[in-house]
Amino acid sequence: MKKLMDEITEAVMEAFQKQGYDPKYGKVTLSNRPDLCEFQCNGAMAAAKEYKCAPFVISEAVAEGLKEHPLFSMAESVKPGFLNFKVKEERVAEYLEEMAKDEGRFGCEKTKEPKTVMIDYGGPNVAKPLHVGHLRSAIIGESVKRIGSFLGHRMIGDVHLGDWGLQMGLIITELKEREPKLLYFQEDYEGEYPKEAPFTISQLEEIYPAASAKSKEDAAYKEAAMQATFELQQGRRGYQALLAHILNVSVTDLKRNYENLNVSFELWKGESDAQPFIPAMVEEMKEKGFAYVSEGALVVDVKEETDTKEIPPCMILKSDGASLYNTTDLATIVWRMRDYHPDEIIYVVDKRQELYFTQVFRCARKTGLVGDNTKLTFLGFGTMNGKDGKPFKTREGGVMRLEYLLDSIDQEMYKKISENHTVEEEDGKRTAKIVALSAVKYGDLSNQASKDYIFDIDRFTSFEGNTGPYILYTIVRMKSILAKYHGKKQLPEGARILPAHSESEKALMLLLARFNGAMENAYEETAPHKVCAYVYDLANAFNHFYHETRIMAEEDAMVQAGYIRLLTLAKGILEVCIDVLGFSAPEKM
RNA sequence: GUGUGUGUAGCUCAGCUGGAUAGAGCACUUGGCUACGGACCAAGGUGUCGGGGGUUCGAAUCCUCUCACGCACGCCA
Repeated sequence: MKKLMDEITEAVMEAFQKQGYDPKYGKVTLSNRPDLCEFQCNGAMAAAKEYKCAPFVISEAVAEGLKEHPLFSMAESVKPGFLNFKVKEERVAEYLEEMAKDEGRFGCEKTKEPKTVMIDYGGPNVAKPLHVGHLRSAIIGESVKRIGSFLGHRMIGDVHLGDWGLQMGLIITELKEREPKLLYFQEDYEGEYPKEAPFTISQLEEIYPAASAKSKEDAAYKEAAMQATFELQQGRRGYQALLAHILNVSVTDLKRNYENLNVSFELWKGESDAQPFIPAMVEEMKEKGFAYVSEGALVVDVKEETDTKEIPPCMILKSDGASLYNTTDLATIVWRMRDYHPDEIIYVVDKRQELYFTQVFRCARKTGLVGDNTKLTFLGFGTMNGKDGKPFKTREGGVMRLEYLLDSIDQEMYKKISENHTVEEEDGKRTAKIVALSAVKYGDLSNQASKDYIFDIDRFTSFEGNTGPYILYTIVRMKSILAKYHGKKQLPEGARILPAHSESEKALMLLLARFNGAMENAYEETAPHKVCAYVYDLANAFNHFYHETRIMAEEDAMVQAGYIRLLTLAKGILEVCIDVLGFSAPEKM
């Protein structure tokens, strides 16, 4: 469906043209003076320059030309040269009725040019539990992915596991020290290895930090770990089998954790998947003359003339010949291009890695790993801070496990719910989980991704103000009314959304009409927080309308049916929005 | 040092492709419970938009200088 705003803009542009002015001045925006009008156009003031006349002359002429226009109930010219408009109630109602019929999409069309977009988010490490540092990437990435999918793009989420390097050697070494008799360590063994892993996830999570600590104090131990890493990478059978176990156990656990966050990935690829592509890639970079040796390391220059600062070269191999993060990331681009031909790859990463990624992106482009048709996007996010404004830590000062954080919020929410209601424990806990997730996600997404933000449990879990629970509460309330209505009667024949009966209803209707524009805008700017802002406005407008309109007590059956259709539409839109944000509403709360 | 980001109400944040009186929420004060879910709604006050200068009919928004804080700057990821 064409956006209502576009329809209005076109009408105004036409009016400019008819009066002999360039139509480009007819751009209409939302009014910032809702007391005066619903939409405004400031073009007359800009046009005054070009036509060397008073802006008021232009705005008067344009307003005059729109007086009889079927779209507007008001079109007037004010003071220096503002053009103020109100849209006819009938037109808005018609528009909404059309939206309502377009179930599930509500007038937001899928794009005519679907793109393949890979989105790299998550980035958890194998054998290590998720911690709060992983939260933002997961939440933001998931939402960006969902917004894109809703608009019809082919979005492919890749978790990009940290499953390569010394950490694996460390685990193997520690395991060997503890249980040297395991089959995996017998070099001459040629038979099958057991299907069961010789450890559980909790053992794994204990083994890794223990090994890491030892290696820092014990040089021989570290040497052994490096040797194990090397042998693993050379393909030693027993170690490969162990790696498979480590991956398997970890990924199973990670999946469970991400599921709790309502986050899922299309691909569970890791750094190790990129390794096979490294040798040929490096060779080609050398052959084509891009890579050269500097200070012992193999690098590719990525400076550009327009740079205002020094951009260090992108390092491909360390001076000892080993690969590093850059190498892996570049090689990852190789298989992504080969297997998926994405139009864009979005990296949802801590913003502190920005310089690093500009190096990688430039290098990938310069060496021809990606063509001009593929966009590489860095979506950097800020730090999640505690109430003191410093990075979020446990009381002891350590990194908090994500699971513990979420648990504590679930509990907090359960407490609040059971204080307000008498609920069955199981029911209440399930609801608490749903509401708690909305609190965490909305709390995060309602801030601009690139900024640091303060994670304040009390604020996020509040049912008042701009919070997830408030949004859910509004939806649950809608559900409750609809259930009540449909429990008693059916919509009469010919029921449709009627022209607004009140100011608050009109405001709600105009907001609903903005849905397609809000969604497209959020995608274009990769800005989930714009969806949040829209959702919040909508919830407020609804509550306002709800408060002064007796829906169930309405005597005119058609008017009542119109309200019900309006409510159904509002609920539908809110649900789509929160789905795209990555959470959902319960039936009751 | 270079680059970059941030600085808006007591607190947490929008607004930043220039427009009319700078907006929300929390907190605070007051009012509305014979409740379509009051976990709500309504009303009220709060600002040197870090500071100076400039461009413009018009600046929180653009330019410039400056202050404060954060972050990043080849062999970590």
